[in-house]
Amino acid sequence: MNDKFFKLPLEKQRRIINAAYKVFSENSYKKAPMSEIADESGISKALLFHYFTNKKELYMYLWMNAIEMTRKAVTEYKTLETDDFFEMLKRSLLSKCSLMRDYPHLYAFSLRAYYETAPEIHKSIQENFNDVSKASEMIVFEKIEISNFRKDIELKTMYDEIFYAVDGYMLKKYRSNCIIPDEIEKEIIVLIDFWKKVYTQEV
Amino acid sequence: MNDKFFKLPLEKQRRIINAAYKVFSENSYKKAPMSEIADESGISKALLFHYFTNKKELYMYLWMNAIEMTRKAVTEYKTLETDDFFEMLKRSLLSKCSLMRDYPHLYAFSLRAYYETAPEIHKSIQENFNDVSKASEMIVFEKIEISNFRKDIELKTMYDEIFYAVDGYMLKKYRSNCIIPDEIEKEIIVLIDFWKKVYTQEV
DNA sequence: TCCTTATTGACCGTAACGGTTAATGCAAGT
DNA sequence: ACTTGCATTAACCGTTACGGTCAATAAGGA
Repeated sequence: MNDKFFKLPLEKQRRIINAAYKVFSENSYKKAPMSEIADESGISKALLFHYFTNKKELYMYLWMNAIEMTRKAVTEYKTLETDDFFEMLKRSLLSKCSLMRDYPHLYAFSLRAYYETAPEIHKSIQENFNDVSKASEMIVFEKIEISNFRKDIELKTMYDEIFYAVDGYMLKKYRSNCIIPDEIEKEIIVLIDFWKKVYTQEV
Repeated sequence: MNDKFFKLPLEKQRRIINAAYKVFSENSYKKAPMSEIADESGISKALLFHYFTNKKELYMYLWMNAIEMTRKAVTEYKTLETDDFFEMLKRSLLSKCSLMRDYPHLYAFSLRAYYETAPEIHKSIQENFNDVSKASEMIVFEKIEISNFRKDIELKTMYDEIFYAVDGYMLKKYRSNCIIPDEIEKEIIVLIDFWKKVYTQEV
């Protein structure tokens, strides 16, 4: 990894990183070509290899960057500083929307990276991830105030269901190539309001 | 397309088709290699090309087969012969589970094929699909009895949300390489019961 | 002008691709 | 045992794509 990369204008850094996120989110590690990343970011392949010594290094940088940016966004939105489940959910998802404005394909990349099977990558990733994800689920269930929920539903099922839906929703957006943060933000809010009504309001 | 393919033992046909569904569901059309399909199904690449004259033909056969099999399964489960939304949903999803027993990756293939961008493929697919999908959504909303639902929720949002969740659920199963029809069937039923309770029962 | 740095076109060796073909194996019929 | 006919494949072909390198060029500042 060449330090000169960080001395580039920020916008150019973003262009390169986003091209990489895009290509790696659309293909498996093995079938994601460096040349495609270079083309997509408007620089030559040689220059890309000038900044990142090889493919794996670029990939691992993206992975670390994704974790770090996500963590930062979650913190900025004070995601964990509430005991209202739906408020927390909203902050969590809106923080990801804000991230999406700078890095449209980071979310899709993260979703895919965790299941990457290429042996060179696999190990380094999974270790790193289990910490983050498992921990966050536990924190949620420790912190939230559950007395507001309908008494007749299984909270774990609700939790799973909501995250299935979020992933399914994002999947559709990515597949149809429709990453418009403003629109997604609105639709996400509609969904959250819907969930809140359904899961708390006792008609 | 060589007629001899259909004279093969059914199990061998399935092995080939499933290998193809798998490889095409994991990669974009362009990056899905025929050699990988051959290896996965335990036959030589030459033989694969003996049955299917070229890659596109194989892909289009898979697509047509997916549509036909899905239609058949939906019919067998009498999916549309009820006006209860959740019963219809259950039949629809269980029919897909049964399909999954014979063709584990057909679902993932269909999900991806619709958004395939390779120009040779794109056109032939989309035409064919709009009929099926749009029509089915309309049929559902015409047929179902809506008086049982909670009055305070937006049915379209509910409908979308459910299908996001199903896709997200299946995505996770595929990504983690966990296609176990029995298990999926059970979990799907849990989800449907959950939805039914939440969306109809006025606590 | 010169020097330094940013950037690239062209290149390398290798591997993978879609698709073909000539040669095998192999079973049934004589 | 020999032949016929089909199922199956190893080996091959021409082309493209890949990760990665390097010498050459462009750009910018002193």
